[in-house]
Amino acid sequence: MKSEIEVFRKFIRNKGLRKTPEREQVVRAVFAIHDHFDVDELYALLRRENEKISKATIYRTIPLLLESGLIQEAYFEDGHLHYEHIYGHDHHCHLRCLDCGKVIEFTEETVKDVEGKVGERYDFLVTGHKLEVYGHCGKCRVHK
Amino acid sequence: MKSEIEVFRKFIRNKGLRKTPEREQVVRAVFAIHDHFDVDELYALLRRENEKISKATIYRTIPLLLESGLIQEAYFEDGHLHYEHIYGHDHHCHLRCLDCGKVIEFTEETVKDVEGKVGERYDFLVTGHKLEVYGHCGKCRVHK
DNA sequence: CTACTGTTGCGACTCATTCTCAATAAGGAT
DNA sequence: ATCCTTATTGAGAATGAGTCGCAACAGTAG
Repeated sequence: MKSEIEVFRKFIRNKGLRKTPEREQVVRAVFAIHDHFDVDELYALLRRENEKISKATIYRTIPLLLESGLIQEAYFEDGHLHYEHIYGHDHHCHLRCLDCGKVIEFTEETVKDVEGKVGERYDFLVTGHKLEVYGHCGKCRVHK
Repeated sequence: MKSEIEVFRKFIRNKGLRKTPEREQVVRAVFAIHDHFDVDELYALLRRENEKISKATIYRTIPLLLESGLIQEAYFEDGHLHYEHIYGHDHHCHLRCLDCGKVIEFTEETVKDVEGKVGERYDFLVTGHKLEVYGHCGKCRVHK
């Protein structure tokens, strides 16, 4: 399997865009975070490493990462979007506690079937889905 | 079944909040729109009816509607959240075209089963879910 | 190496949402 | 019905995420 940076380079080339160190640093940072992330976290990580990449460039790189299939939007919280890398990972869904905000990842095959059924029913070429299940975790139920 | 305004009044009373005409106008407006909506649309609708309710009040009412279970977040698009009323409606999921942005609602029972399974597996009291399936609709595939 | 043009960084800008605060008005107590 | 306390409202200022314009810079094709 190709590394994420190879996938990215191929994507960039196919789109006729330019390979730049800034973009590649962003890709590296994204895959260095093994969790959900937002733009500020990427920026902080890069600054910690003394990479001087502007936030604008990060914002400009995000759509490329989305389009190349390396990352996807995970959820909207605290007034901004959070992402996660998906390349090289099994697809997973999120289980969120409405009280403490904890997010658990889980995998569930049956959702794949839904994709197929729905795509056929409405003549869609389905490329993915996002399932978020929410409720109250055990800990938070006890504290009431 | 209780009307949405009754549900809202009960919620307000239980929370020790005050029943105000502004809040009730917002509830009315929300249920007058039979589709997804955002804050601007609510505001425009109320203005058209010559209700002079400030946007701040609408923003302050949204969390109450969410907490009372009358509405839920539907999706994030164009830089802001969109909502939909859910009280009195069967639960449904969204199928979105990544090209033209069209959103189709569909119902799918099997997702309910996922809720149960996952809730048990992680000791969650599951209260709901949000499933968005995306891809490319027939029309947009032709136009390429 | 050169020329062309895409990309970057910076700061200014936009726009959604929240906050501040004075004026208003629920709602319980009298 | 009136008073009093305090939640709520409206208006505009403030915040903060994300975008844009532009001049300097740097890939890449030839």
